[in-house]
Amino acid sequence: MVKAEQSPEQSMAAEERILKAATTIFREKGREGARMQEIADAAGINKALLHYYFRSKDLLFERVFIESARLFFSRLNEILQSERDIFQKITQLCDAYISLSVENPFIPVFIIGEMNHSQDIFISKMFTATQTRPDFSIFREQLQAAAAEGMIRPVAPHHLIMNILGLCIFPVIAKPMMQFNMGIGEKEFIAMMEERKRLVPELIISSLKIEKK
Amino acid sequence: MVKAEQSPEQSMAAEERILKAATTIFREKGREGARMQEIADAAGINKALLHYYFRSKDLLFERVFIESARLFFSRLNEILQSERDIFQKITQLCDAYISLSVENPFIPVFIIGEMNHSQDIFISKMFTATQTRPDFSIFREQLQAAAAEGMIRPVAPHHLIMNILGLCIFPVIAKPMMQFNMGIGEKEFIAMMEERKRLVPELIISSLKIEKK
DNA sequence: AATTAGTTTAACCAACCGGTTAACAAAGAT
DNA sequence: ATCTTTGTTAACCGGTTGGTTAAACTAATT
Repeated sequence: MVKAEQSPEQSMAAEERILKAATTIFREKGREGARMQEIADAAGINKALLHYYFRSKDLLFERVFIESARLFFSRLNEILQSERDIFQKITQLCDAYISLSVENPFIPVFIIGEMNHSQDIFISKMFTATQTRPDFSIFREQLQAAAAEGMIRPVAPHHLIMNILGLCIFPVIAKPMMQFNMGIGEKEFIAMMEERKRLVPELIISSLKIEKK
Repeated sequence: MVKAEQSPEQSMAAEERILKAATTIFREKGREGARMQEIADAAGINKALLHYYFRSKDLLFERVFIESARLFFSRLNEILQSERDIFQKITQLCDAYISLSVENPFIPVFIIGEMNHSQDIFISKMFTATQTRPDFSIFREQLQAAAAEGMIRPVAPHHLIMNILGLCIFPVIAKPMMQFNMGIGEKEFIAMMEERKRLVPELIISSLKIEKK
């Protein structure tokens, strides 16, 4: 029987080292760019051990991708389904996704890049595997309720979500381009993203408020 | 002498067929994912001919990348440096980038993906080669002037540019994700992007206007 | 001490991939 | 007509890559 989960500490350490190395390298270089030998070297073990623990490159990649996707989407659902009102949720979403993207800049690039290179079947398989399919139902109801009460102007929820994600995540994705043609370094970029934690919710929320002329 | 540009029609056709095939495949699968044999097959020629016209995979890729980047950024400068006022420019930018991204959805993914997998040196080399480095100077002055006149509230130009690009381009980049978890097909997606041609400029411009309480 | 099951490695392999070679066809140039 | 240049191909090459194998090494179990 091959039950890696119940094995002694050392082997757990090996498996974890592999997974950690694979995560780093896959995120950096993508599925095609990553080499199994490179992962093995980074984990400090023999290449054959990769296949002992994770049968193939595809399976190892799948594992890494699923965990990345889970990390990235779990916060989304947590916030969307909390008890807060829409304005608080918007602020939290922006804060969470800017922090997440700045701290792990490779993740959004990785997820988006691989999704665009994969077949749709793979994508749906991924989402069901992660069990982190975003659920907007509560948020959507909140928006409709607020609009009905006249608190905000009516908006299409998917546009709102896309606006938030685009404003928070795009700068990180386009970072190399932005850094180059704005001529800014790492510190200035982080400072700018910190500013956006305030600017983006402000922009979104002000667009929801009913204009008083 | 090897001057492919001045060769007869048939060879031009071959060279163009290669370039067209390479463009399609590189954009779809990325630099690492693309295979020279696949490009040759798609162009309907022998693999050796690829190396005859474009010495190596790297050079072929560079060519494709530069032309993609040029296509993508040339519109940006055209609009930024025109004679229009800032509001017209913002509307034009949104319209242009949504159209461009919807018509060629692979291009933004391609450019951003490859930029994130490349070294900074490569990126600056690319930008100088394309001769399409975005120039915000005029736009920046216009913004300052408008703010000084009290027409708009003062804003940081780079935040504004990032907002516009993020709102227009992100949905296309995240399309497979969005399509899946919103459960929409191709036609609905295009319709949604068409809506955004109106929504995004509205959002941006309203955020610039000085609030009247 | 022998057995057993899990872990780790060196060596190996077939397929693949980017690139080369040499021969050949086509078309001007002389 | 033949010689040179350019376009095109089949076959090949060396290195790399994902993956395998069989044996060695551990560490509990008996």
